[in-house]
Amino acid sequence: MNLKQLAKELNLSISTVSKALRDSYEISHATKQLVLAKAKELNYQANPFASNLRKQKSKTIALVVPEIANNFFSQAINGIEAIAQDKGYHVLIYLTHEDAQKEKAIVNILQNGRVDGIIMSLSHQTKDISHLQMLHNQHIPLVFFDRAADNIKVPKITTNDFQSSYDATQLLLQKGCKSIAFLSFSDHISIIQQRMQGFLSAMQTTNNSDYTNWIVPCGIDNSVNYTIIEQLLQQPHRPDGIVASVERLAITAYEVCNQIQIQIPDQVKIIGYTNLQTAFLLQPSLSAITQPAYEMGCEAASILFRLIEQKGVAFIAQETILKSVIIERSSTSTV
Amino acid sequence: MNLKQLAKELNLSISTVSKALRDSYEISHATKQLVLAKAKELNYQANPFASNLRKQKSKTIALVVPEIANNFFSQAINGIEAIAQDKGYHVLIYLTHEDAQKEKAIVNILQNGRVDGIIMSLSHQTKDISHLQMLHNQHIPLVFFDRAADNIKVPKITTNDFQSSYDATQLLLQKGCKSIAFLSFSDHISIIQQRMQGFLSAMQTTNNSDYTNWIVPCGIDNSVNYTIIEQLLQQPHRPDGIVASVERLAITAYEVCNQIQIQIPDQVKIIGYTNLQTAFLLQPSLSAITQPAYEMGCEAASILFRLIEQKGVAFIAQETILKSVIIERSSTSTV
DNA sequence: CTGAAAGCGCTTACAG
DNA sequence: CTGAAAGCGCTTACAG
Repeated sequence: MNLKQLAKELNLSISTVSKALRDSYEISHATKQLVLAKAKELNYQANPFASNLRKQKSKTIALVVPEIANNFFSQAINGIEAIAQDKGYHVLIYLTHEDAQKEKAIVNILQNGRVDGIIMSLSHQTKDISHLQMLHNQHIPLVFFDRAADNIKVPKITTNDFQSSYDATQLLLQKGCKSIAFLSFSDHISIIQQRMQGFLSAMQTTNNSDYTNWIVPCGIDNSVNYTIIEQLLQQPHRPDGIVASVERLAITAYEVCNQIQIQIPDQVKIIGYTNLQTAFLLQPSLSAITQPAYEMGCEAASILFRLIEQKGVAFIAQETILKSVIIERSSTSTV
Repeated sequence: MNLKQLAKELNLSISTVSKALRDSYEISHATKQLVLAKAKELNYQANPFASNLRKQKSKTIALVVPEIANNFFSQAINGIEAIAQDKGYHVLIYLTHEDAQKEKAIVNILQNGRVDGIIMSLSHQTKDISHLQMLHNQHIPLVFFDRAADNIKVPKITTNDFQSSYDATQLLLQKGCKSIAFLSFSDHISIIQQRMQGFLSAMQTTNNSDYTNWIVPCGIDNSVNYTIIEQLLQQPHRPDGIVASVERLAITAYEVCNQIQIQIPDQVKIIGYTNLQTAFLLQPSLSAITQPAYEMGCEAASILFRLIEQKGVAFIAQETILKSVIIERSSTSTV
């Protein structure tokens, strides 16, 4: 069922029918009624590719994220989809699987006009951002959330990473920790850098040689991380506090403690960035720095749609910073 | 940059360039080389809407799922996206948020040829499947995973739900449970029915009046579920075993036990369907029936692509049944 | 208020 | 092996 057939059924021209369906001021009310009724009766729906081609707009956005089997990202996607559905946009999803090459390939494919805009969170290993620069040069609206690229002037939705990490570290210090390890994820992701700076800054407030800070570089390979954390905790002067910069590292730290029989929080206190809904049910319950993932997704989508539709663009901040929430639980309690 | 411009640069006709880019046998090797080189140099990419319109194919599929902030679904989506990326397909994602009306609206929108095929898992409340029947009538390839509709002849990817529930219930019986509650989710989802049947069938093997079985209807509202489970466990003759038919109910059961101080597994043993990666870190560690979500996603996508491309369609089973794995942990251990 | 016509950017059957 | 032309199904500037 296409416009031509529908027009024939109605004994009207294609142009009149098309205009009636789009509620054009050029068409009489009576004709509109007739056309709408017939379209409904025959279940007519415009071919999206023909419309897109003609209008050079697709009402489609792309979402490019490192992974999906991850509470933070799946909650953020939930927010993005909610706004998109509300605004009548379609969402294409692409996973980079934390691979910079895949990310590049995906972004290159998105340069052909398939989408009106893109929401991204970078792969942990993305250094070269020429593919993103090219998007920007082609005036394809782009919004980052969480893992954003520096050196590119597009809106970014992040959280108060320096402050939340600072506060989390202060919490450990207050609870009596003197030797605290920051489990870093990927040190060229800007949000991880900020978390690290927050940690270091809090440690500096102690200004005392009794205190030790550790920066422990971890990655995406869980078994490698396991070994790193195991070695860390088997040292004679092991840390008595841990700040996990991402969820998977908090979980791996729990695993290690379980395995080598180190008691949390007695022997080591742990706090971590996490969006786990079961953090309070862990053994022991996990003190969490929780990002407002859903809200970040909503915000990213709202800003992208404003960019696409050029509405209120003047009022879009370069950076939107939402606040994480710190929830203190047993993993940081005093004995 | 479009074909016309590219052709002009090359002093060739649009048709020759188009055919060269598509590696047509009609074009000489030398010309192909020339065209490819120029296309690369000028970063030419075909307009997807023009191609789609002309070819009446979009290399795009839709994924319609109840929610995404859920381990089972996000793992399944991961599998689907992996296969899609490998085959060069694009994936549109739509969330029904467990709302049958939204599901209907989404599916209606997908009837206009936007996608070559659809992978779905039904909302918990979908009863009327006329919208799905219509897809089928329009010959839009459709594949279900997990929550499938009966009465519609399309491929389904599910797990051995009767058997896994039967086995889980037998495990509780072996561990000494005599009064077992099956926390049901939505009793008109066929996979939940099968899990319930598996439970009942296992209970019947006891064939003894000392044994009690409970079918406890729950829903998607966590706070309602909480109250239901709380009341269940506050009864004088409360159950000593629980089979949770979905992850969220296992978690809510843990919450209730935590709150009203019922000891797991001493006072009540719990086993549940879950894809939680932290099940082994819960207090106590949770005995799990785990579905191979990623593999289900891969399988669903593979079958859909065969349907779309009409390759090996004759060998596609109506139902593909993968096996869940039962992992026994502390929540079902004997005292 | 209605309709004929051009054109979005491709692909492909056909002619040469 | 190359190119002219039709057409996928829309939208819209323009004529009447």
